Amino acid sequence: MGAMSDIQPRACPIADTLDLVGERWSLLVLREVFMGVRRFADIQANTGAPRDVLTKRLRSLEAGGALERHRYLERPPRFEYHLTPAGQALEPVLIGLREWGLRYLPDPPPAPRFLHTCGADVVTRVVCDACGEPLEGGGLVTVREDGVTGTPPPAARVTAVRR
Amino acid sequence: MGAMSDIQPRACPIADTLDLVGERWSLLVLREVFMGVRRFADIQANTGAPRDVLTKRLRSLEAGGALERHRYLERPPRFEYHLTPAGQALEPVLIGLREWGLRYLPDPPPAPRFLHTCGADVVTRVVCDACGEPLEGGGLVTVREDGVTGTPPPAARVTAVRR
DNA sequence: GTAGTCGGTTTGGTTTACAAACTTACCTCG
DNA sequence: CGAGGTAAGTTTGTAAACCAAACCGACTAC
Repeated sequence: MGAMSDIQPRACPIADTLDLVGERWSLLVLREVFMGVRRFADIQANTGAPRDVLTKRLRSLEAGGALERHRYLERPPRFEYHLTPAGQALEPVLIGLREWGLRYLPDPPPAPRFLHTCGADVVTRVVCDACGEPLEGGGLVTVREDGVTGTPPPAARVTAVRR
Repeated sequence: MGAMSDIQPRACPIADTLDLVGERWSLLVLREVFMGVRRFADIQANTGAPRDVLTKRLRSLEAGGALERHRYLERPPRFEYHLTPAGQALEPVLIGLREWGLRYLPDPPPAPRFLHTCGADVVTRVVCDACGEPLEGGGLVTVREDGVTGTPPPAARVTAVRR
């Protein structure tokens, strides 16, 4: 069992999204633009990315539709980077990473805040799309395209190689 | 100002979290474990990660507290990987990436589903922690530690070549 | 005219990724 | 018994990516 037809990596939007934003520095570049930093030199300084790599990331984020490159000065050519609506839609990912770090890193660094206009921090919630109920640890089941469920008890497979 | 104390990259839990889960394959490994795939060979097949890299990623995810390595057979030694509570807490990140892909990729692939026990898909929502109001596009302000706000109008800076 | 800014590109060395083959230790089948 | 398979890696050699630093062109400020 197992090697029936599973020779290819799984087709999945998580993987495809990571092709766009999963390379090193990409999400940190987006973090900066979210925070209002829009120029090459500032993004470079705040992320620490090497300049040539930063150039590549900015180009691929632009090509992927997350950023737009705007010329703010004709001669010499100077540019600013802005979020597209698609880029803004990556906010939950950034917030999720931020929250995880604050909660689970051994020594969380000072955190830039993402605030609602009312003054409080924004947070991610994973909720059921239908009933709106939040998931906290339990209540989650993953399903692959083939219909096999994921999260339930590990008992069945544990003894699959004898005992 | 500017070059006063801004020589270092920004201290930020997003960056620190990405040190743990931001390398190539790491989040796909977690995706698999979320979906109930727990063994080396299966994770390798479903992600497509090279075997040696997968070994390194599993070790660093374990060291980072997201996974636990569990021996299910003494001789020969065989292992399964399980999510820790910290690992489970990365769920919003995965869901966020999945949703973004489904919505913004030109040709979204068939998506493994993450279901609530009631049968509906789970989704991420970024909400205000205080008033619970969801953010949709607007209503967001980012604040850096130094108090400078991020998202407001880009008008002021556009012609600013000073400094 | 000297220095500095900005948004890169170029250069050369180091690190990492990658595919494929190999290893160890079992188990199953005929 | 011996051949083949499985599982979780490790080893090997090569290709790609990353990185720091230097360089560049077109300006501006002094």
